[in-house]
Amino acid sequence: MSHAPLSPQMEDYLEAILALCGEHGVARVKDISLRLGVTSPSVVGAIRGLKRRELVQQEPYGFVRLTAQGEEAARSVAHRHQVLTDFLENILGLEHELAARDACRIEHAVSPETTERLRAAAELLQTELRPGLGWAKAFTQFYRRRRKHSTS
Amino acid sequence: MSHAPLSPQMEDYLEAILALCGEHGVARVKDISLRLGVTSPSVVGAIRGLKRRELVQQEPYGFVRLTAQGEEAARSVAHRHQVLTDFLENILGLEHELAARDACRIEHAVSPETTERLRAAAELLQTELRPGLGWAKAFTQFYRRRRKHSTS
DNA sequence: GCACTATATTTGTGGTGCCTAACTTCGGGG
DNA sequence: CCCCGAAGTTAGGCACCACAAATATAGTGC
Repeated sequence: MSHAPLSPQMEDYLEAILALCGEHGVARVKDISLRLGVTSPSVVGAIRGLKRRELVQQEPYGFVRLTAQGEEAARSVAHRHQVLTDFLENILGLEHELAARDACRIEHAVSPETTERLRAAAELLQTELRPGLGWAKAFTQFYRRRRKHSTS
Repeated sequence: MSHAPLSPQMEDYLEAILALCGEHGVARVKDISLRLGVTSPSVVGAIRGLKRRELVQQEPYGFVRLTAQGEEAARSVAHRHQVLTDFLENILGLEHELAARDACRIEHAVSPETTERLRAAAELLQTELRPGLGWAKAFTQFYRRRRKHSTS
């Protein structure tokens, strides 16, 4: 659809803007910088790039908003993040904090196709398979036992 | 252990060098550039960085070899790649080409912990669960049926 | 209306990673 | 022995992404 693929950083900016718009209706440079842990000039530079691609709009010294295109891209990233977090936490049983950290990095690398399959797999494992025992417990048990067998 | 985390690019270089060393005993700049699809100067620059971190060694105009540290790092990347490829292809049923492409990007983002759990999950699904039908078929069937229900 | 403060922006710097073009070195064939 | 092609390297440039410091703007309290 659009032109060049977005860098991981740019995807992070879009994601942050989407979240802030969801909370406050608009996003401010300061809030973006706080949320992402970067400085204001970095945000300004990123916004310049996103404006060039017509993913956000902003009048000078004003609020930042997503364009339709930008919102679509941001939702795509957020969706990948959500699916990954759910899979890592509920299927692989990762501790919440680590699941979040991994999801934040993997979300930029995973294709839409893989994302959908991951989501389907999570759904199948959680709802339809082994209604008695449940995947989570079965896997946790298996994983623990497995670690004992391996060296190291 | 070491200092700064390796960038995805540097991990790619290490991975390529490991593979080439496995094939020919040593790696040449030219072979690395061909394998990664970059130019020779890019490889030289990357090697400079890897030498600084003591991950590779190379005398001027000579072969490139991995140090013990470098081999460890490279094997870590290769292992993540292998686990991901296996999971994407055999558990999620991704087409081989796409599985490889996704694995190449995700390998730089996934933590060792997640990698091990992914491997365990793949093992459990492939060997111990549902000895009759098999995960691959069950999931493929489920995934196809699922796509019919959703829009698009 | 006038500071003052908070926020946004510009400017300049450093690091990475890629490229092309030009140069150096190595190794073999005449 | 010399020359030439292949491979490695250096030099210079561009794009991205972060930062600190300095500047410009907007909104608020007086």
